[in-house]
Amino acid sequence: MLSKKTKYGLKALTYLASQKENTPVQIAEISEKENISQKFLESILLSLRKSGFLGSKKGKGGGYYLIKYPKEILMTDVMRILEGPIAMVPCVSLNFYEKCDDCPDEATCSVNKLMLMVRDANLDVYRNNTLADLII
Amino acid sequence: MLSKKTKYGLKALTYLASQKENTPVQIAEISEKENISQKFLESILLSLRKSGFLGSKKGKGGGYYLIKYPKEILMTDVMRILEGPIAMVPCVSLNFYEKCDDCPDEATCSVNKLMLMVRDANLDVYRNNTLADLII
DNA sequence: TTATTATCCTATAGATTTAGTAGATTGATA
DNA sequence: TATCAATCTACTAAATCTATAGGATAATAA
Repeated sequence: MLSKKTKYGLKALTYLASQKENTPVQIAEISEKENISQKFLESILLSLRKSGFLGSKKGKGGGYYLIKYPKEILMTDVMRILEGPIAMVPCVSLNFYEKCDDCPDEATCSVNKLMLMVRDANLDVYRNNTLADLII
Repeated sequence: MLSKKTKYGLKALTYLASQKENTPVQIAEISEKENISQKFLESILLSLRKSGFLGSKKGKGGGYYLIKYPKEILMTDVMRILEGPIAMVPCVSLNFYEKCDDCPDEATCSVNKLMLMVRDANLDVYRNNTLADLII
C-alpha cells in the first residue's frame, strides 16, 4: 500500500507544479483544496523542503514553492524521499542495500530473483516520469 | 516493503517446487531449511492451502505438497494471496477496486495516473513469471 | 515597535498492522 | 492405542502509520 504521506506529498507537489506563477502557496490552501489534514501536510512539506524539492517563506505572503522545474523533478527521487526505498527487499536495493540475515545465498534465492525484476520494472516507471508528467 | 509473510511463503513454495518427488514435506523441515519461525510458517502454509496452492496430509508421513505444477502457478495469484492487492492504491486495483473518499476525480488525479503505470509494470512481471521461473 | 502571519520544531497519542507465541484439537498412520 | 503432524483459536509485543498539540522562530505590515 502507498502511504498517505506519499499520496499527500505527491498531491501537494502536483498542486504546486500546476500553479501559473511560482509564488509561495500556503499550507492551508493546499490542505483545503486537496483534502489533507493541515498538520500532517505541514510535516510532509517540511521534509520535501529539507530534501531539496521545495523552498519556503515565512510570514505574510509566505508558503511553499518549487525550486526546480516540474520537468526536472524525477519520480525516483520523490518516491525515495516520501515512500522510502523503491526495492521491496533490502537485498535488491540500489540505494539502501542490505544483506538478508536469514538468507545464506542471494544467488539462489527465489525472493531475490523475483524482487529484482519487480525493482527494475518500478524503476523504469519512476525514472521515466517527472512531476510534469503527472499534471493533467 | 515486502512482508515477511510473503517472503516466507515464496520461499516455502519454492522449496516444495524444487523437491524431486511431490510427496508431503513437513512444516518443521521447511522452517529449518529456510530459517523460518515454525509457528509463523504454519499459518502461512495454511492460508496457501486454503487458497488452493497446496494440499496437506495429517499424521505420520504427512505434510504439505503442491497441487499444481510449478509452471502453472502464476506469481499474480501467489502475490495476491500472500501480499494482498498488487495495486498500491485501491483506485487502480483490478481485483480490489475502491474509490478514494478524499479524491473528487480520478481522471485528474496525479496519484492515480502514476500508480496506474506502476500497477501495469508490476502486473507485467507477475503475469510473466510462474513458480517454475523462480527455481535456480 | 508591535501585531499579524505562516513556517519550524518537538513531543506525544491512538489506531492499525506485523510478526510471532501458546496451547488445545483433529485426523491419519502404524 | 500411541504417535505424529496439521488445524484452529486466542493472545501478545513491537513497530509503523496517521495524525494532533503547542510553542518557537522568522518575515511582513501597520
